[in-house]
Amino acid sequence: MKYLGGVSSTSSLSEARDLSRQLLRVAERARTDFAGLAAESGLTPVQARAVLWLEQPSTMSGLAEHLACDASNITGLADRLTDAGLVERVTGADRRVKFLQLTGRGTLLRTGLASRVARGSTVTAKLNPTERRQLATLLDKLLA
Amino acid sequence: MKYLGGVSSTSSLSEARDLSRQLLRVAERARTDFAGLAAESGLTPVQARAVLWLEQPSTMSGLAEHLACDASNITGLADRLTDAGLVERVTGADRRVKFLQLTGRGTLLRTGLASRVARGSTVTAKLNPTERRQLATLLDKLLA
DNA sequence: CCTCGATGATTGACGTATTCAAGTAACGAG
DNA sequence: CTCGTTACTTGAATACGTCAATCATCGAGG
Repeated sequence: MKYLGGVSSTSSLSEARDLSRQLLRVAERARTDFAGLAAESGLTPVQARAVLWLEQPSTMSGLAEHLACDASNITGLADRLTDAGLVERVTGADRRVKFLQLTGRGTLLRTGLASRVARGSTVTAKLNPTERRQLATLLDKLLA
Repeated sequence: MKYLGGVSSTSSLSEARDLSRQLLRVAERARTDFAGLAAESGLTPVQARAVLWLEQPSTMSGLAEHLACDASNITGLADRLTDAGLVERVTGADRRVKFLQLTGRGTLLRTGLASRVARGSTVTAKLNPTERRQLATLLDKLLA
């Protein structure tokens, strides 16, 4: 027995480091899984995020904010989604703003994608209900 | 009182969906935080991951595997890191393989970056030790 | 009205990441 | 020594990402 209490106390720093790494690994895993799901729909991850976000029509700047990127990105992104027949630009009352709106195909694709994301690939499978609740609570605190 | 038991049972599906979303949000947050830390060192996220990985010298294909990308990426990545004076290519006994090795500057930069990552930006701050242990356990299961 | 600043989207220049296919160099077994 | 394999490089194509500049429109103050 070698000072177990001491060990647990001095290891708090490395525990913190490990936790960060773990979280980054999980994030990387989530990213990869998501990219895979997106690819099944023929989308890049960013395109998939855009489509998921467009449950309700959104202005281009609104989408830019959601994606946390420069507004000038959205032009090209919207172009590509439009070319793919998934969204269309709809001019609003203020003729400066353009709403992006899913087409019929876009809506179908979004539904399928959303349900596959909900199924959660890796995640939900590996935890039992109690653990899932615990995780939800902890993630909530992280996002607070 | 309207069948509370029923509610909790039927909500398991939407709970799963919410958990997936939450995890994606946390992943997104982790990604953003990491990108910020990388940028403080003048690196892109991928470059930062590479530098962190190079605590020990690694072959280019080894790095490709770690980054889960095509080997042809690494050439350009290594070029840019070399231009930045952070790594150098070292030819091994087998003259086909090239090891990437941090320079002095690279090592310094890696140390700083690693400690900032360890500090965990958002993460560690918001949880108490008990919660951190819980989270570590759950993340372990996710990664299993 | 009418001008003028602010706002929303677009464009163009540029850099990074990514993949795939093709090429080059070196190794090693037969 | 030859030939298949391995490790890296190259080149073409696409997506993202930023920033700066442009264009059209709106709305408010003369």
